[in-house]
Amino acid sequence: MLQRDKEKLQMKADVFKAIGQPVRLGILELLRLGEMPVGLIASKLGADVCAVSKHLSLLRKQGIVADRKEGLKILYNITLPNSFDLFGCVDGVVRQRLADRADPGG
Amino acid sequence: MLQRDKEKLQMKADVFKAIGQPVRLGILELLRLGEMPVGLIASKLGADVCAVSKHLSLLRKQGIVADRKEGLKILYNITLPNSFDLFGCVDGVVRQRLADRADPGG
DNA sequence: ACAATATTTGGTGTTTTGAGCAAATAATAA
DNA sequence: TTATTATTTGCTCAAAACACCAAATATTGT
Repeated sequence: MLQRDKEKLQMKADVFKAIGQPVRLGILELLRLGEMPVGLIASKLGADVCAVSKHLSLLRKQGIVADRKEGLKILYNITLPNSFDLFGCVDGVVRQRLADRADPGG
Repeated sequence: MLQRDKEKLQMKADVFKAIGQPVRLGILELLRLGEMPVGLIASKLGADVCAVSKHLSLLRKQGIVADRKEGLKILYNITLPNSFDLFGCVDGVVRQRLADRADPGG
């Protein structure tokens, strides 16, 4: 495998990895409803503000969210294109798993 | 946030997390081409067979791949539905990031 | 049963991750 | 400037993830 391909693979994996953390996925699901500041996200998720802020900075670094200032607040918004496809697909996997768990015999 | 929602969030995050590791993402990209045994995957990726085997077992646990026996070999195949959407979306993010890197002025 | 091949599993050590607290930064109002 | 509100950053520590090597398991052929 070429070095260039490995780098690309790493970059793509980093995007999935960024999404693959419960707090961060929660953030993204909230942001799909509309832009909002850190404090609100934290209270809705029942999570620590500092933690949410750090997670947001990682998501921004991966190009998944962006922010804009408005007075004291910093409003975050999701930039990930086609997030409906992305999340819908994984929702499907989880639904299947839950169904299998309820009825293992198939 | 409800406990039930938290569990679902964790499950969904686990799926993304499973995909978000370079070796595992490499495995999935290969399996999109067709089913193949561990040894072949490992050699194509230039990775350790044991490592690939462990990664496959995690992917299977997450319901992302399945396997079937054929003689000495165990052929793996991807079960993730709409993987085209999923990977296409992240490809888009990475392409954007590479473009931004090449032309930061945008 | 024995050898050969394909794959999985166990143990170990290093690196990375994420939470929690305190301190720092930024913008607004008094 | 000082106080207040909103957010970010630095530090430390425990837990999780991964790679690596060796050993175990399973299947086929002799």
